[in-house]
Amino acid sequence: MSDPDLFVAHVPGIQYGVLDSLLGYAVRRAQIRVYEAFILALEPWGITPPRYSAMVIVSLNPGLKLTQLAKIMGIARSGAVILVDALEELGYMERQPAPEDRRAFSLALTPKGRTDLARISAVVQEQDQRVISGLSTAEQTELHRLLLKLCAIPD
Amino acid sequence: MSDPDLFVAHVPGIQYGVLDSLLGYAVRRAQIRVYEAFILALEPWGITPPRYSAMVIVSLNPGLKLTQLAKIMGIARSGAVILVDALEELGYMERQPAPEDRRAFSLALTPKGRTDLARISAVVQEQDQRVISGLSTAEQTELHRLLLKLCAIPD
DNA sequence: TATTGTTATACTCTATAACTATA
DNA sequence: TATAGTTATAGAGTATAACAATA
Repeated sequence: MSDPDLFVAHVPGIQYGVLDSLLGYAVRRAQIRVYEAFILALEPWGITPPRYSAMVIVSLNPGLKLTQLAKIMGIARSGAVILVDALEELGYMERQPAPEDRRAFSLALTPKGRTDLARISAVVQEQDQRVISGLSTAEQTELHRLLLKLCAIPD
Repeated sequence: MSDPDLFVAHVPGIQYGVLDSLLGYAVRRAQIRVYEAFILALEPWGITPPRYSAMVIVSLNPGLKLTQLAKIMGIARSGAVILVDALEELGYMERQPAPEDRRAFSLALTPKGRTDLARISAVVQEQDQRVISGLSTAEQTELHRLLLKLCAIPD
């Protein structure tokens, strides 16, 4: 009966030292925090964050090939195969023959995928809002801006 | 406040839809971004982010038991066993018999662990600084503050 | 030759559950 | 009975490398 509890940022009486000064550690903790409710809420659909991302991207960019999806998501092609396999098994996505290239498949959501994605997105947005509801609107906007700017800094 | 012309880690010509409005998605991307260089820099030591966190926490709170470490890190006890096994195999940490409880172990860094942790922390802080160097000092402070505030919001 | 999708394999991180030895 | 550590097992998520079919 191990119980991983919910992640707590700081256990009282414990020294965290340099971890407290690292922005990377704060980002990581925030990510865990934001994902917790998110993952729980999506469990009934068999959906995880990467699967959700793939569904959104394919829904808005129908006809994508697996290699393109992998590139967009920043993962290996073999990872895209596994992702699409899972979504296909859930009945949310399908491989359609690509007319212009017999090696490739065009990805598309199934009708069930389109219907459920709308409801899943509603839940996701609701959870996202709930988690950040302790920040003022200005703070939410500023946090989003700074996170995007962080990602935009070149190597 | 928001900067619509800010570069986003997007593949040109691809629609991201709702993902762009989710703070959780921005946090996730930022976390991946911050961890990239971090993971690469630590590879020579056999150290990963969770292993690094465990080393820092044990170094500052010597005598912790595995169950306490698991609780502090927000993972299951079985995960703490694997973590400590790996650090013990690397020669960085050791289980010492707990005088007051023959079931338990007191965790401590080895001399090598203490020496290497100082150098590892230097690299980690350097990478952390490098990644956020595109933000002004005020922006870095504000981002850190908002991330901590996000984690502090009760469920 | 190069590319597309696939498979095989491996590693990290995480989980739950059952076990042991103590408490 | 409860707790500390362990082991067994599983499942995501990721990677690299090799392969067949096609370009």
